[in-house]
Amino acid sequence: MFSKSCEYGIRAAVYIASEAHEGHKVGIAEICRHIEAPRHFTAKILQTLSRRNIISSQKGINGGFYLDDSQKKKSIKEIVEAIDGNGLFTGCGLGLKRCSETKPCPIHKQFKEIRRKLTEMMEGKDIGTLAIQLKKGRVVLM
Amino acid sequence: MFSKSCEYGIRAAVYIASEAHEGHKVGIAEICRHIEAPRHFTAKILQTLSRRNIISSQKGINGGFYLDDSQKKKSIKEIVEAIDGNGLFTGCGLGLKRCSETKPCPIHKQFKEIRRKLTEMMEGKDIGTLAIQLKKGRVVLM
DNA sequence: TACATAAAAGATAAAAATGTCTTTTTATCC
DNA sequence: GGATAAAAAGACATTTTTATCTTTTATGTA
Repeated sequence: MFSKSCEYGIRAAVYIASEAHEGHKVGIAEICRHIEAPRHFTAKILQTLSRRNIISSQKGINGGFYLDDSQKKKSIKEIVEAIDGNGLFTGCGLGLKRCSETKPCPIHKQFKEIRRKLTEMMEGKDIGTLAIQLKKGRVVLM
Repeated sequence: MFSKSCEYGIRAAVYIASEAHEGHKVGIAEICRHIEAPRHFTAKILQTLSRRNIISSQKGINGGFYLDDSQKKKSIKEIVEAIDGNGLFTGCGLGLKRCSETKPCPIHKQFKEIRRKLTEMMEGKDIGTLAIQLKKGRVVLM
């Protein structure tokens, strides 16, 4: 369903939100240890999320990644869109260029409904809430 | 959502079912013209579907692809499984190796629900019915 | 200022997905 | 049996995704 990049991106963002804040940042090595993701590849993904203002980063001593309060309110849909674009939420299920309401593909209607639910689910999950569940031990990242 | 292989596979199967039967088979060139798909790549996909008994093929003069009655009853879920396996219907949404009910990933519950609906939708769509809708002009493949 | 640290950026590389071309096999017709 | 047509199979090429390694830039601290 999601690309590896999105999987790592979401897992990393939730881990960072659960462990870091303005005054205490976490480094890429620690992040990748806790989410079982490849270090350099994940670093690139976090660069993207940082550029898109979904997470924050700081270079130098005591630097690392963290999320501020407004970033913790962002949904995982925003992560997916930042990394892979909105194709998952908009394109035709069978890849037709000219699929539309009047000339629909064979799975148009039902696929649209599923996509709506997927979008809803992704929009309803904000990073901060997932991070809290992680700290409580209700969910895991590996 | 689906791979290109699955998109082409589903489109091709529906087209074949709509135009061919035991006594009148359609060739790969005609198929690809009508679904706007790359010829040789699609040919490979159809080989797979044929081996998996989802479509039928015949070599030689007047040969080509077709579906028998039992094959027309197969669902598009079977096409996806034949081509890409069942990862889309079973794996963890965030790619965790050890995601489970007791140790779930942060989107486990909702993702499971979406996957259930997707599975249901795919199981409910049989190739023959979609082919009929195509013949009636209610749906398109390009 | 010099040094240490950590992310950012750039260069490569490996693997997988997608796409194309050629040859082989098989079935049918004459 | 020979010619022909069409899928099957194999080889190769391209693109995208995933992954790794190295160099650069920014930042805090002594």
